Amino acid sequence: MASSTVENYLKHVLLLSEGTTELVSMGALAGSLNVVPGTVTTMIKALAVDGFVDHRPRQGVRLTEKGRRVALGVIRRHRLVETFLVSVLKMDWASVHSEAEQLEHAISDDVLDRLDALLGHPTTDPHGDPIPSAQGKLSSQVYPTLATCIIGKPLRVVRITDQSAEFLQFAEQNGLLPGANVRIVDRNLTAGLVSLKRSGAPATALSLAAAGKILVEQTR
Amino acid sequence: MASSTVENYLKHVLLLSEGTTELVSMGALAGSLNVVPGTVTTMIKALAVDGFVDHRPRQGVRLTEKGRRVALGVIRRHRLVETFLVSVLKMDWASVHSEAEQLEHAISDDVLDRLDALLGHPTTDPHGDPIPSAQGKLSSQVYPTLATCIIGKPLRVVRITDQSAEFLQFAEQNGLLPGANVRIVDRNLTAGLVSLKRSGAPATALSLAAAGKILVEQTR
DNA sequence: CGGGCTATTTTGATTAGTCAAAATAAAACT
DNA sequence: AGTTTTATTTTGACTAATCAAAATAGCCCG
Repeated sequence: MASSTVENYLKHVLLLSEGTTELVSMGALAGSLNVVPGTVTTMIKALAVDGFVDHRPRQGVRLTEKGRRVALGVIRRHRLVETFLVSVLKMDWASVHSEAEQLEHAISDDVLDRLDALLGHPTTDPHGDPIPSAQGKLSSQVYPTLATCIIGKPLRVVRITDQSAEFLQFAEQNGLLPGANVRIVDRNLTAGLVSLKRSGAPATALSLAAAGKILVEQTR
Repeated sequence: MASSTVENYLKHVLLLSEGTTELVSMGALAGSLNVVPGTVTTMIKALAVDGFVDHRPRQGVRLTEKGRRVALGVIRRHRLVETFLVSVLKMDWASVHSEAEQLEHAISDDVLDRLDALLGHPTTDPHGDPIPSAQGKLSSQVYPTLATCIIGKPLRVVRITDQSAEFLQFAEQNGLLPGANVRIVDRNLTAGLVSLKRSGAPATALSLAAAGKILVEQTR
């Protein structure tokens, strides 16, 4: 059995490598695991020996098939737990991330399958993040963000890619939950601002950095 | 924060001291924690330094108020989780104990309170074990067992005091879930047998050892 | 009372995970 | 090319939890 420390390392390697083919750097891992770089190097070398990752010294690391399987399992548990906490226990969507960090390591396959069924086999969690299937398939659809897509067209929020409670609360306050319909009114690169309009609400502005964390799709 | 190891030690001290005023021996703890006695001595000394237990060298250990609070919290989490797994996820009551062993260390107070509310503030878990209240009150009603109580009177099963999956399955097969109505037909001390009758079922027999693990109350 | 059995405690080692700080390699700039 | 900066790796040390095995203390019993 992979310890929860091992599970966490693998999960973070996967999350940090999402969207790129680049190797994940020790520094990035150290940052997201809240651990000093030396610790990461040591740990990654051990994970490489166990066949979970492929380590290129001084360059970075990537998951092996074996490591990816474990990581997807952790992420599946995490996101299903989040969904459960929001849908069944009616918890605040901004706070469920940290709860799930603990529970993702304590849930058996049996319990997980039942949760999955209870929730109706959801494909995304409350933040719009895709839930890997039991077979380890992860939908990797690429969406544009509010920072990159066309002005004027009607859009729908599909995913928020920042799990911090502060950002999620900010998104909620601005009505930017997954499913919300919005339209970009204007984007000013120089000022670093994006202006939005959603139906039945005054226009709001947010920074490009924030806009880049909100994935959307065109409706119609 | 108490580590899950610490939580486990305290939980086992409490469970082993239930019903007696005796100190809990290192050997008993070692047995129920699946650890060698030397490890227990070392750990208990550390717990004593932190004020969780009161250690009388060569005699045994008991919980302090502080340790008791922690232990009751763990047991509350354990039993509420078991109840959830059976009532909501429809899991087999014989298998939920081991699931809960993991989850009891990973659940926050917030999640626990919501679970408690969702389940309607139950006072016992599926095995009839009392659930400590959020304030740390544990009903300690003393029930007779099938091995000790009077022959002939109508009885109701209230609790099974053996968490092993085998015993629970055995109890289930014989219709001895909490709530079941039974009557003792005969008890033969020499043969070590107790004969039972429950309404609408043939009489069955079980050993005195088994009967002693089934707590009952008189109906009417 | 003294010897022996048993439970407990001590001692010395081990493993997983971590940090601080020194050493090294690679990249980036003059 | 040579020097500086930055990231990574190494080294040595620490903590929590554990075990095996030796030492010790109690207790029981003749």
